[in-house]
Amino acid sequence: MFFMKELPTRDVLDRYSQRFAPGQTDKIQSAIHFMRDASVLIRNVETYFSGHGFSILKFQILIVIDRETDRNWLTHSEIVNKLDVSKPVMSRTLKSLLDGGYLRLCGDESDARIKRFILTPEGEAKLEAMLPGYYRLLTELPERPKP
Amino acid sequence: MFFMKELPTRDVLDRYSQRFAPGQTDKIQSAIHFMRDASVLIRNVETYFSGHGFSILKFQILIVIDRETDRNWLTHSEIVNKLDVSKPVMSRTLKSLLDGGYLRLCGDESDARIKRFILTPEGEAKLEAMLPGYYRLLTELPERPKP
DNA sequence: ACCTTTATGTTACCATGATAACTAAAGGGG
DNA sequence: CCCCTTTAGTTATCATGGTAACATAAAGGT
Repeated sequence: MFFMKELPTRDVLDRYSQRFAPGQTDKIQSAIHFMRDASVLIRNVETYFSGHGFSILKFQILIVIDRETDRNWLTHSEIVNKLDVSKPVMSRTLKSLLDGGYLRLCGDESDARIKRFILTPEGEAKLEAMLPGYYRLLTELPERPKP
Repeated sequence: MFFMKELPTRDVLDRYSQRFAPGQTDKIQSAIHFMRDASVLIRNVETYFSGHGFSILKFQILIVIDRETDRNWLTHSEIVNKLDVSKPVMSRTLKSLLDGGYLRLCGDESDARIKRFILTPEGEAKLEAMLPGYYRLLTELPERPKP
């Protein structure tokens, strides 16, 4: 959780807004609700994947490899760039997915530094198992039009 | 970060949606954008407080105590209930705020288990220092109407 | 060829979140 | 009064995020 459960009441919010963002109480309230809604959604998604013994990041790693159309692998740094997680966290998480049998490695002949990660059949099966529930979670969300 | 930087392209999304949420590609896309936007906002807020040597949670603890109107303290479990963080995390974070001089303790005469946490002048000053930038971050957000 | 720079990952360490199991105090029958 | 349950908070352990500093391989200018 990154945002509070009990939001400030309107009058408390007014008191702070007067001092720091005069006349913008509505905007502040909308931002605060946005963060709270996102917080709740993230927790739901985390709980869902945790029920599969996975984290959000692990799921995302499998899916970004799966959604490649022209090849069946991605390198460490390609995944880092797509997911915007730090390199050390990616190393650790990839290692855990290798150990779990969801990914396998394939070296690059022309560059000894590069590690290509490929979904194993177990990895594909895990994705298949998690995707329906994930999409159900997302479709159950209220619509949220972009401004 | 909890959500990917590089979102799926429309055709990739269509491919998955066909299988798991037929005819709801728009809904899925809107949910995915919501998560990504929230992810970016959280990171901005985290970075902002981190520049003050604080975490989001530490800020929230100070502010929920400050916004009490009828008294100047909250107990451990009251803060837990308002912020929805686990008790051990709250213990650790409160200890760190005590050590930093932002909070002080006041026991309850009638119940030896209860710990009341009160803002010190340093805690109040810290809040005053962080609030304007925090409100600026929130007002800079695009409007996000609730459905 | 050689030396510097850049790119790819890893190691070491720390911050912040969670759960399970615990201690200690209060409350509430009998 | 004593025992049992409930409430308040802590300890121990783990999962998952980050940054800094490093090793190693490739690339590129001279």
